[in-house]
Amino acid sequence: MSTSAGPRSGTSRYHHGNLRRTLVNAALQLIEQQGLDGLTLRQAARSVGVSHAAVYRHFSDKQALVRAVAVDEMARLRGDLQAALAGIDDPLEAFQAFCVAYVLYAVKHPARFRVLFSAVVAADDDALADARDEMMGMLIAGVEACQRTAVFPKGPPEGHALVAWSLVHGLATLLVDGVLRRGSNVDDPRGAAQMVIGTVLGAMRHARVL
Amino acid sequence: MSTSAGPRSGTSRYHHGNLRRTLVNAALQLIEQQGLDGLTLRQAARSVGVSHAAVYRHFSDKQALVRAVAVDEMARLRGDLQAALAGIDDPLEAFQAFCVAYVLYAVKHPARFRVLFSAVVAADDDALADARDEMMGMLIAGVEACQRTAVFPKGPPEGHALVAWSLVHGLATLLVDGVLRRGSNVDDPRGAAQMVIGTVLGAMRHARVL
DNA sequence: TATTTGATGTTGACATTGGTAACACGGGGG
DNA sequence: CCCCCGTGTTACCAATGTCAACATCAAATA
Repeated sequence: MSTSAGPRSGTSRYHHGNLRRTLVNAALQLIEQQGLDGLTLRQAARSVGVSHAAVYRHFSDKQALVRAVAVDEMARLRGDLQAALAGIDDPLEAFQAFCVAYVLYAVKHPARFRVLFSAVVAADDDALADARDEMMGMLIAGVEACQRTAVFPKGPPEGHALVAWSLVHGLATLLVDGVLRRGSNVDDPRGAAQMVIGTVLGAMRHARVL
Repeated sequence: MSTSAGPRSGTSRYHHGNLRRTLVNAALQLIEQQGLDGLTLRQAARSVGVSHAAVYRHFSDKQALVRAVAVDEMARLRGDLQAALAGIDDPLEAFQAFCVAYVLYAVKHPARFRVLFSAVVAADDDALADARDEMMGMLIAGVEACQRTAVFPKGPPEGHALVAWSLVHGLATLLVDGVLRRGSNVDDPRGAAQMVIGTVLGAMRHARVL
């Protein structure tokens, strides 16, 4: 898993082949093991058998490495979310499954989830901003589908999408950061997610107008 | 503001008097200026005119310092939230004001808000856990008030409280972490908060049953 | 009053980190 | 064939968290 597909993964070659990709993977693994703050450029370099300064041939900064990890990871989250929609016809059910998947992803991969929204990453990275906008787009599409079948009140879909995102992102964050202590929320995140999302979605379906 | 109430704030005394308190304040200020990751034990010590190792007479760790800051700050947030409720009689309006105040606090003091829920702080700090439980208590009380006046569906108030907390915490986090780019959400956080909370609260009021 | 003692602060050291500069390798285009 | 430049290496720097040994002071005690 260390040297995956370099040109000739034989004994020590001076030039690594695809250090960048390898470093991103290694960094992700280290972040999962030790948390984002525990990540060290030097350790990442060491773990792929390379000098620490080599990192700077591919990333201008430690931040740049983390951002690359985040971009990668965002794609994986998107995959999870899209997979959650597969085979569900009813728009409302699909929307709910989407939301639950978001929370479950966060709970299953806390460190990865943190990377996605870390302050280190908040800066103006276009690729990341695009990836986020794309997620917002998925949400909006889901809302529009629900509006088309008239279970959702009319109005700008962006608003409802923001509501949904806030809700699931908040629950995910609270769970991941260990804020919730009492009750079985932490023991059964899927149940908590279904309850929270179901409450709001149910309320909105029965609402007369915005 | 530096030496606030020490015994005789005259010229350099060997013993500071109340270094702990002073350090916590200084750390908070540094965090606000440079972010949580930018905080440095040595800089904090320097900024209060004390040797770097002196910190360890009052805090076992850098984490311990940050946790102390978080405990302090949590009290301030609670103050803000309680102030938001002052003079509002209608339970639903009060609840909404409470929620909006939560989001506005986060937007006004992003660094402080981050400290409260930072991973560094997530560990098992009893004081912090108690403070958080107390906030959950405020939410539950608000929900119960709304249920008493029959605008909220019946059921365990903890569930509705979790919904509300997730919603506002999520919106606050998305805003603070700069995830929202498009639209005027970021320009007008109060409006966004009112819209998001109003949507959910309105929907729940019109909902027939849970 | 003189002395001891424990809390608090200081200096100095160490390993580790992010980052830079100067040098080394080595494959692909003249 | 040789040079070039992308990539990797070693050497170095300032800064940081943390620890150990020492210094200072205030208050209890004899």
